[in-house]
Amino acid sequence: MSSSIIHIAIVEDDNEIRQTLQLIVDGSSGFACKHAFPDAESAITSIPDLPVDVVLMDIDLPGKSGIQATRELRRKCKSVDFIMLTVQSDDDSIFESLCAGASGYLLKDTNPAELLVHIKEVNDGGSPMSSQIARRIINSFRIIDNPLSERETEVLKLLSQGFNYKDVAEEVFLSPHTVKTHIKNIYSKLHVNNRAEAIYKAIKQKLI
Amino acid sequence: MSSSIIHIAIVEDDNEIRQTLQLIVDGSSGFACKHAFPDAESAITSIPDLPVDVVLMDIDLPGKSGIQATRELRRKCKSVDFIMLTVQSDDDSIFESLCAGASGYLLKDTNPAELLVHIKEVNDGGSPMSSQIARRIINSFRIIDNPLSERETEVLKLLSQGFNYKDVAEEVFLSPHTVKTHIKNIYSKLHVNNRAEAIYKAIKQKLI
DNA sequence: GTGACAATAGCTCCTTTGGGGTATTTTTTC
DNA sequence: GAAAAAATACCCCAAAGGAGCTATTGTCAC
Repeated sequence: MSSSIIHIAIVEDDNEIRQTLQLIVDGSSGFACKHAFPDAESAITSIPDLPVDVVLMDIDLPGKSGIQATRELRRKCKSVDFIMLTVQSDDDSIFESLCAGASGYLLKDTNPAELLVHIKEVNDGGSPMSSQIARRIINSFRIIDNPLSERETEVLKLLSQGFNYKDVAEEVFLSPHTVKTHIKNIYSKLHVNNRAEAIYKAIKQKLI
Repeated sequence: MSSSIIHIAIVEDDNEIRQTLQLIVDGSSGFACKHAFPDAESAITSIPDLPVDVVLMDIDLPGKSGIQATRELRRKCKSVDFIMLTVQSDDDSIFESLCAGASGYLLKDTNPAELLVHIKEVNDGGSPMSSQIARRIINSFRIIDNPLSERETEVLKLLSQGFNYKDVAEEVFLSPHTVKTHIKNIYSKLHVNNRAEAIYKAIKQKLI
């Protein structure tokens, strides 16, 4: 949809919240909300055929979760944006939602005026979230602590590109023996005993 | 610092912007800004000894970058929050800043009133960012597309834990030959030719 | 019902890897 | 200025890995 009115759909099991939300959104100028669903299943079957720009999705639904619904709907509706609107703010819910394709993540205590602003932001290509939610996401980027030396990190990065001893040695102008020593030290520092696990751990800890 | 006044430091090479920012922040009730630096080096030496709660950091500084300065200062000042305040909004700058330890990422066109709100948010444990910046971060969580079958994914996950052919075979009740075939197919699908690169690519593409 | 893909299993041959050592030099840190 | 950490280099050897093959079975879509 590219008209000036933003078309919203709501998926929320609590009747009162759903109806209140719909009234608020549909009653605001520039917004329309003609469709609201009490469960994931009905939303998944109906939304693909509706002219919807933004879906407000509750996570905790009876039966299929709002996260799963988002995952499935995104496959079919490439141009629809999803805002999770929920009471759950645990890390797992947040990251699963984002991986499922949600564009925004707001808590249910967001006030109506802000909610409308956020819907507009999503429609304009933004990703609104409360700054508390944002902090959790940002923290996931932080490096916990890096036991590797610069040289070791350099070697490990090359290994992750598929280089073998000899290739790495040539790349960094070292003897292959030295490269081997570095790798042994890397394994020892990361408490692993092969390349695969070293790379896995290094990435998970954001060392490379 | 835990007093009711939030103490700010500014690192910004443009004299006019730096002075204007300092005037705005220091002139607002609840905020104090007695320290402003034109480069990374002077900030790095001074800030650890100052009573600072939040640092506004420009990225593009002469000499050492604001990202590097953030990295170094965070090691010394565990309780200080950093907000990147910059014109650069490319993905690399954003992710490097977050990895370096920034808590917020705002563009320089943010208006003064909003800036103060955001400083407050950071100080309260939030992570303010424009919804455009947030979208980029969120997009980094998306799964692009998964060429691997379920079995292959399962095998690759085990490899990433450091399992060898035999271990994997025992774990999933298969012949080691079959495991080897799966691995070869994985390599072929991911266009790699060894374990290290396969795991690297798989993680980067969020396949495992 | 044919073609594509996934899952299974096997073979050979050669290269690479990782574990066990030892040892010197440079750089950093206290 | 001593101690610690990092970077450098080398040895042996058994185990693991990867390339290149073939082949059967089952499932799913068109």
